[in-house]
Amino acid sequence: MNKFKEIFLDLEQKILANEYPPHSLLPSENQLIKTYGVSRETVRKALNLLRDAGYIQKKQGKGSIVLDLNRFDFPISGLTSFRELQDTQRIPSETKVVEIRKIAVSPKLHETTGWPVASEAWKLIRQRRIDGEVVILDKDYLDASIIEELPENRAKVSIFDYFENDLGLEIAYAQKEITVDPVNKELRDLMDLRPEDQHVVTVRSLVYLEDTRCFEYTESIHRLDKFRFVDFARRRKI
Amino acid sequence: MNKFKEIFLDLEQKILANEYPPHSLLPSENQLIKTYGVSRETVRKALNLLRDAGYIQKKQGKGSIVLDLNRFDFPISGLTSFRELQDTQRIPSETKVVEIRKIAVSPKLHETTGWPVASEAWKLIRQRRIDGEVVILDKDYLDASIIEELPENRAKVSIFDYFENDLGLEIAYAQKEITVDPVNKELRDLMDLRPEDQHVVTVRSLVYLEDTRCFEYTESIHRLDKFRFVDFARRRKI
DNA sequence: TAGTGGTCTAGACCACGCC
DNA sequence: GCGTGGTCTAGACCACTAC
Repeated sequence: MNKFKEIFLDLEQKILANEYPPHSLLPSENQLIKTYGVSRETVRKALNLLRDAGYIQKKQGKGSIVLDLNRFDFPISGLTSFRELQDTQRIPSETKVVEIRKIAVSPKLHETTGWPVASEAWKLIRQRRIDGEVVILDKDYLDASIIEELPENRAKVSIFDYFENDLGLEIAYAQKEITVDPVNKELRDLMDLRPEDQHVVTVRSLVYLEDTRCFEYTESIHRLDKFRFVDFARRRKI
Repeated sequence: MNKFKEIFLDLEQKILANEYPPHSLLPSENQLIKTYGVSRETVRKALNLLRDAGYIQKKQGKGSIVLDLNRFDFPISGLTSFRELQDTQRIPSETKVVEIRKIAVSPKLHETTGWPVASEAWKLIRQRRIDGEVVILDKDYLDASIIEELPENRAKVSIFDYFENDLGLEIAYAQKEITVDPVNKELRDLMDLRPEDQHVVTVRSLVYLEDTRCFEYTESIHRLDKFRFVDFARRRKI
């Protein structure tokens, strides 16, 4: 474990434990240098991680102010997977694999992912049930030249877990798009929509590895009333 | 201007000009040190900015790979304001100020923003018209102890511009939430909704200054068919 | 083995806030 | 004036990639 990561985790845990409550100041960089016995740049790296994660706001001449953001809000999509969401929010839920098989890449899927037409891909469809109702439908397409095996029992839990821990893949970044789309017959069959539901929220994600290969395309389809996306964003100036 | 910002801007411009096309490598850190005559940490700061902005992916032992992301996609909400969106996407559009006045902070607004009940706030409602139709309605609430004057002709263009350039406020970060909400009579009156529209997309944002004061709460309400949110996200490991 | 990026150090000077 | 964070330097060692 790197030094700056250890310092980050230690400070994060202290913030979450209210040892450094909101609106208070963290110890100064000079104090942290002494506390952890490291150089200033190492302390600053840890503080920048805290800043990027939305824990603190740094102010020249003053110090690092602890922020007061709802840490119970979570993006329901994107790189934070359904399983993480469920673990953190303790929402009783259930996943059913509807379809899991290899397909040949269609021209349309090629358009989106860049994978060669007719090459192999996994198609995975899962129903996400909360309080007994299917309110999320996840459709995943995976590059079969990267993901050779896809055991159903792993798909039932979290495929990200499987990719990172079992296959050793390094997931690096993703592009996401959120739109509202009309309901079609397939969705009515696979989801517990109410008669008045004419639309669903669709979160489309392209997920990339460290070597910039795109290995996954996902459509996560949410019932309108169950959709919520929250985000923390910093002003990018320059 | 800081050295690392200059290097960032120079490399960004070269990437956008296709001097470093997608999938190619940037010059190595050692080469950039010589090119710009700076130390390695300064080069690395510039490269990290490019990474965070989604321009490159760095790989140990290999180099900085230029990514190929659609730079024409924009978050339609949040810290990127409507005016920036419009400038960049060249969508012919028009803004009409419906309401601009000072109000007393209600208990409900206090709940959201933390501003003292009965203190003064600006209420600003604007219609955003695209292709002749009001498809976005922006409701802004501003702390009047921070924003003392709010000229209507500035509100018509971009209030962020006014805050940053005229008032010298430093906008630091924001919390955003996206949900889908039922339509009510007020929205039917103020927006060009179609008869079948039963819902709208609401983007709620709390915007904060460098000193962690919350100075703005915004509800940006979008017609379903005109809403699109895109994002670039890095996997946060640790 | 040579070259790449990742981490870490010890020091310098500057800009800002607060008293 | 003192302490704070912001920028920058010169150098070290390590881990990874490619050949």
